[in-house]
Formats: sequence, structure tokens, C-alpha cells
Amino acid sequence: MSNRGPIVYIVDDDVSVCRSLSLLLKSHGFNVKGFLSAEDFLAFKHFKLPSCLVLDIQLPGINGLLLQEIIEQRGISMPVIFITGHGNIPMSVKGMKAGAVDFLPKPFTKLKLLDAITQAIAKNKVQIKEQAAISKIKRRIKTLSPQELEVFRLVAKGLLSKQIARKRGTVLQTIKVHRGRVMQKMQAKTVTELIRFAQKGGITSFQG
Amino acid sequence: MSNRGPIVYIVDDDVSVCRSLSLLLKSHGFNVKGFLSAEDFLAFKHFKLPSCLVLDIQLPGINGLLLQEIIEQRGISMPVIFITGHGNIPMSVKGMKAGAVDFLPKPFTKLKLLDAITQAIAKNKVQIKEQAAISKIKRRIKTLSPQELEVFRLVAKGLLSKQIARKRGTVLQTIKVHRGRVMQKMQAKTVTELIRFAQKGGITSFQG
DNA sequence: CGTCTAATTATACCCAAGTACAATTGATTT
DNA sequence: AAATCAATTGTACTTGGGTATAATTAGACG
Repeated sequence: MSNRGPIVYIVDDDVSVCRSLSLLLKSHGFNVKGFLSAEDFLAFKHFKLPSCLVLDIQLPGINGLLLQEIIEQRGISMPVIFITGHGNIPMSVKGMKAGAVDFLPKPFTKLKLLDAITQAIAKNKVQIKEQAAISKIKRRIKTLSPQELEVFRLVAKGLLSKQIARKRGTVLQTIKVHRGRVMQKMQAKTVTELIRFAQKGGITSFQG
Repeated sequence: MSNRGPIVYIVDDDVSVCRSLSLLLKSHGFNVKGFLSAEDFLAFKHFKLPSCLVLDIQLPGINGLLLQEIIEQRGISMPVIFITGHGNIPMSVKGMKAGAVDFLPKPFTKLKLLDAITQAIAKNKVQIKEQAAISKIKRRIKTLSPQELEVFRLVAKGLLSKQIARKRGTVLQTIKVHRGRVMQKMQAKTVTELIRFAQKGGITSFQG
């Protein structure tokens, strides 16, 4: 099994669809792994990135829309492309609202599927990048003590050390020490950088 | 004609649909203005906010999807709810991809429409707020001289005045003056604020 | 109770940001 | 050529951010 390049996961209960799609995609240079049910997919643990999911709406047990929700809940960032033999508009709307990249009623052309997959993989790549940056910052935030975190919040909010000290009922020097440690732990060389980290890391910083 | 509260625009070539929707929505407290064609809608100039657009897909001349594109191009932020008598999945997918709030095949229940409109109006309110904040900042950015803008960029990028001076082949004091004017014109009291303005105003500040 | 550790505070210092004022330069206008 | 105006630069100062060191306080623990 190759380990390089993007991988396309397929979930379709129709074995022949699964196989033919798999062949098509492999012939276009994608790695492919197929599942015959949502449950099988969820039991799988060794997801590779970047990836996307080609997902049949009609499935026994957990259906496609539900699987999409579950994936979302679990924080797996994997763009979804729905395919369906007997779909309708409300289904497609629901899927698209939930963030699907595309929704293809069968029969669809190879071109449409490949376009959608290309787009989905591209989307996943930026997701991965963004995710990596965010989680790096969040990891750093986790190393902050509660007080350091609070000072970080107030700095991000735009307060001066002086004001923070007053607000916290303490003294300038203490805040300076905290700030210093925040800079260290966040690995920020300048305030500018720190503010950006706050934004990425979801530090409450602004009202308006 | 009332002037308070959200307004719902309707574009549907079927007079009876236009009228009945209008009555329904008025009875729920919305202001309403109907049009029988996309062209009529585009000719109208006195849009009020907050608003949303209930839009029939099938229209003579400019159709619904096309109108949605035109609206987007013109930078009018008006959430769209599609309604259609003879829609299909690709249409709905296209509409949703383009950012529609919902896509309702006729016949739809009053509840579904009202839900969609409520959501659309809520969305428009946050759009308006965000838009106002951004354009205020952009207006300030426009008052910057080219050099000031460049300095602003480099500050947002995280460079120190010293480094900016070297990069621009000039001297620390000059940069300080520029920076000072940037702070003034952007009405930022602290660097923190300035960075946030840069972000909102779309100042290129970061790679990664 | 004494000891150890961590957080806080004081003192002192350095650097960057920002302001005020004056001197200089450069280009344009008259 | 003279006058003028804006941008640049120099000098000097104030303030905030940040670090280092040491003294003090507060718990935690044996």
C-alpha cells in the first residue's frame, strides 16, 4: 500500500460502485480506501492526510448525513463529497449546509467527481495547515498558569500592564513578570506576534 | 411604508406567489418589497437594512442563480433564500455553494420559510456589523500616505522600527514619525489595537 | 517547628515606542 | 532667485515593555 500523496476514502454499500470508483481514482494517482458502511469507516483508525471522503447518502444503519455530523463532531477535518442514487433537494441542502464540498446525483461524469475531489483535497490541505498552526499555539497556551492566561487575555484585550495590575489588585512588577513568562511560553518575540497568537488561539480579546 | 425592522425582498415572476408571500411575511411583522423580475430588482436603488432576499430560481431573463452572482459581485450583502417550483439537485448545490441560506422546493411550509428568513436576517445583521467595522478601518487606511501604509504593513508584519528603517534605507527617526502618524490616522491608542486594525483592514501581515 | 519551594514584590537597568522641537533638505511656486 | 511647504533628520525627553537580581511572603511538607 502506497503511503505518498492524498488519499480518498469511499463509503458506499454497493460493492461494485466502491470498486469501480476505486479503480477510477487509483488510475488518476490517488490512494484509495473503500468501506461498505459508515460503521466500518468509523471503526477504522489509521486515517492519513491529506484526504477527503466520497460518501453515499443512502446507507444501511448510519446514513451519509449522519456520518458527516459524526465526523464533524469528532473534529476530523475531512471534506465530504456526497454521491447518491436517490437523493432529493432537501438532502442536498442539508449536506451542503453542513459543509460538504459537493453533492453529486448518480450518474455523474468522471470529470465532475475528479473536479470535486481535487477541490476537496486542496481544501483539506489548507485545513491541515491552519489546524497545525492553531494546535501548536493551543499547546503553548496549555502550559500557561491560570494567572498567566488571565494576563494574556487582558494584554490581548489591549490593556497596559499598569491597568492590568490595577484590575487584578496587584502591582506593576508582578504583571511584568507574568507578561514576560507569557512571552517566553508562547514563544513570541514581539507583542505583535503575541496578539496574533491570541487571535489564532481563540483568546477572547475583543468586543465588536 | 414602515421604516422600522428588517425588510424581506421577494423576486418571483408569479404575481400570486409574490402577493401571498408578501401577506404572510407582513403578518409576521416583516417589511416586504416584491419584484416580478431580477431586472426590476436590480433597477431598485433604495435597499434598506437589515434584509434578505427570497428568490425564485426560474425567472425570465436573468434567472435566480445569476442574480445571486450579480448581487455578490456588487458587494451587496444580502442573504439569499431560494424557492423553486421545478428545481433539481445541481441547482440547489450551485445555490448553496454560492452561499445561499436555504433552498426551498415548492410547496414549502410557512414554518420552513419563516425559519429560513429569521436565520437570514440574523446573518445579515452580523454581516452589517462586521462590514461597518471593516469599512471604518478601510476609510482610515485610505488616509495614509503610501509610505505610511508601507510602514504600517511592516509594523503589522512584526518588524521593529529599527528593522523597518534599515529595510527602507532610511533612519530610525523617520520611521518613528511615520509610525506616529499611522497611529494617529488609524486612531489606535496602542500597538495591540493597531495590529487588530491591520487584521480587519486586510493589511498583509503574515505568512504561515 | 523548621525547611523548602514558588509566587510576589522591590530595585535597578535596558531597549523600543512615541512625542516635541528644531534644523535641514527638496521640490514647487511665484 | 526668493519664498514656501512638506518630508526627513537630529536631539532630547517621557513612557511602557522586558530582564536580572535579590528580598519577602506564602504555602506545602516532613
